[in-house]
Amino acid sequence: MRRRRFGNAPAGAGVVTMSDVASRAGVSAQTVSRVIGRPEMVTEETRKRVHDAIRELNYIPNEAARNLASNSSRVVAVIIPTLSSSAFSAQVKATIDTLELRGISVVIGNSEYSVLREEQIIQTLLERRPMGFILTGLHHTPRAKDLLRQSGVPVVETWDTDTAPLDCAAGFSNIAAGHDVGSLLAARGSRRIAFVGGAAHQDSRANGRFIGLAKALEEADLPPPLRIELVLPMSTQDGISGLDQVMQKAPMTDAIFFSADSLALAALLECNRRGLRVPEQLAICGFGDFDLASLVTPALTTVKIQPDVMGRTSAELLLARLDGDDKPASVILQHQLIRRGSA
Amino acid sequence: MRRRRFGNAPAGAGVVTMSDVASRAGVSAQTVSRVIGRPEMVTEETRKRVHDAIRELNYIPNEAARNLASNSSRVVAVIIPTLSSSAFSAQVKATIDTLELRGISVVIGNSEYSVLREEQIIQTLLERRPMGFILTGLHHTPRAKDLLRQSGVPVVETWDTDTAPLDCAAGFSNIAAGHDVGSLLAARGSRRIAFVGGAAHQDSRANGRFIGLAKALEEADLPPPLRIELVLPMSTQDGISGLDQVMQKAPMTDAIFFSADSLALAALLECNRRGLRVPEQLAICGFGDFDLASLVTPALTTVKIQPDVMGRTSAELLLARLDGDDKPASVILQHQLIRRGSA
DNA sequence: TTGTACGCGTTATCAT
DNA sequence: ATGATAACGCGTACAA
Repeated sequence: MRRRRFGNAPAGAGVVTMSDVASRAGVSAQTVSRVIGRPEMVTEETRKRVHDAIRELNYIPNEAARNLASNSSRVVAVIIPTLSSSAFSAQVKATIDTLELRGISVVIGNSEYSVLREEQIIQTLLERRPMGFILTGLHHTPRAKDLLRQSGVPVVETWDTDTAPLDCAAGFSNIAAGHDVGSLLAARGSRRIAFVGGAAHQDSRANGRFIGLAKALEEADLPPPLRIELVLPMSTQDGISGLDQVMQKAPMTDAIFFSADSLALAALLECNRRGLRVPEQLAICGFGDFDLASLVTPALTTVKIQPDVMGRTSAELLLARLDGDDKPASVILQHQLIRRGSA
Repeated sequence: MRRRRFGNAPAGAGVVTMSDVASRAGVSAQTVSRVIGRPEMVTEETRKRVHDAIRELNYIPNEAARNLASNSSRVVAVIIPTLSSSAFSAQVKATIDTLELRGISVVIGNSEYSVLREEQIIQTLLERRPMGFILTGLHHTPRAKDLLRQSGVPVVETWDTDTAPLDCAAGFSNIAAGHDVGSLLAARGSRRIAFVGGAAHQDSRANGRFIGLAKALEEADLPPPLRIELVLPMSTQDGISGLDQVMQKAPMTDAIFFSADSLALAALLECNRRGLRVPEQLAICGFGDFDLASLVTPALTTVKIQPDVMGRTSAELLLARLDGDDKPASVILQHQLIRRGSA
């Protein structure tokens, strides 16, 4: 009863197996496997015969069988808060591009800024026995950490290096970045400063930036920043809502640090529209250095963080671990304060 | 020799198998399988015992074994030109969210706007025996089409409905959208119109928009549009370069249709900076209705296309096919011309 | 360099 | 409602 067909697999898929190729080429299945996996172990002559058979039969290896037999999956799991943010999508793209060179594919999970959803996604993705996880941030549920530890999968955390990673991290210091912004605002003469960003319990990275900002203001003997917390996920329009909330609660505010350029750009454009002069009446600083940041008028002062480098580096760190490096050093990427016209 | 460990799988991963759970619960492996896959076939009593055993042993099913035995993968392959475009990432996010509800994960491929790379990615991803493919556009290499046909995998194509789909499509008419823009520009009195967008051989969707534009201008007895083709992938800054090229080749141009809002926004902001009055001296129309389109001054006239709906719909179409609908009807999503201040 | 034997962990089938 | 048995397609280990 060969050629049994179960499941919802399309007819015709996977019909041709390795042993079909083997018979056709007049070799054993094992030789076919070698031609595919370690061609150098096979004579050029037989290699050619096998390749011909593969082509003639349109053979396509079955990754599931490969995974089961080799106990290794060629899949890496990446969990980010959301794909609808240019920073995260740039990061993921770089990760995909880096891992693709090694024949590894990426499965993405969106946590929607919830550590509980993250935990659930980890559990589900663990069924695919991924070679590793790339997570966002350093904060996870205890159960999520347990799951990861027990499974023994390498983990790389991104976007934050302000506390200890589970395993290793490729990120930057949000506190230092926020501190830089605070120092700049203080130095330029702003005195009543506000912070607009994602809620602390949802976005610990934004929280880090706030902490850094607050510290810098304290060091400059300025009053602590007003903080407006936005519920995630947030839209660009929320930048305007943040601006309004600030102006309502503290009309004397003379500078706002937004935790993302999308918000800052929306607010800046709205100020232009309302005739509120930036930076004279209100200084604005963003975070992320989005494409349009340098093009608006006044150009947006912001912090550049290179999410693509983070995506590539996190993938490389994972590959290093898979290649035997038991404890690769975390990589702290440098952020860069880019001063333009808005602050 | 049980507990053999091969491959690069982390120690401890997958150590607990279904039969371990079975012994612990005092049932057969098959019953454990049923508890996981079709709980309703099992007594509440045994179900509880099995669940307890699962929890006590921290059992995590092995998806590869499941795939091999059931001949079905719970994976859908999505190929897009690039993830670094808010439209594509919004689409992919919606696809992931939709399929996740059915326990299906998504593997992403970036074609970098090359049908050859797309072909190569299709071949690689086919090894995972995906339940279906979601592709961008209707143009693929002959070999890519062969691979898909032979594998028998359902295919949904997105972003274009102007020619016949391989299987079914969830998209919109680029020609109609371009035509709407052309009609608007003609009606508002623009006479020397240019088009700036991705090169035709790389981006057949942008090409469709150009064709529609040209047709509308012809119908309005206007001269054919100047066309500036940008090499993909393009950055936001290329909007400025497109603007410059237009002004150099045809200084009398009084309207530009950009194939993406990112380009249009960059150009519009640059016009503001240069003191070129929009729309009086130069009308600008974008495509995509990005977040900031309504916030710039003047607000950007553009075409709205709802990539998230396309992502969800394409996933639903695929699910319909998997649920037995042999030939689900393609879905033509309506684009919407949004007239604002810039044209 | 190539072939043989076996096991990977699960689901499908069929029997009870 | 539950169990026994046989695949699923491939890689590993070892023999030739």
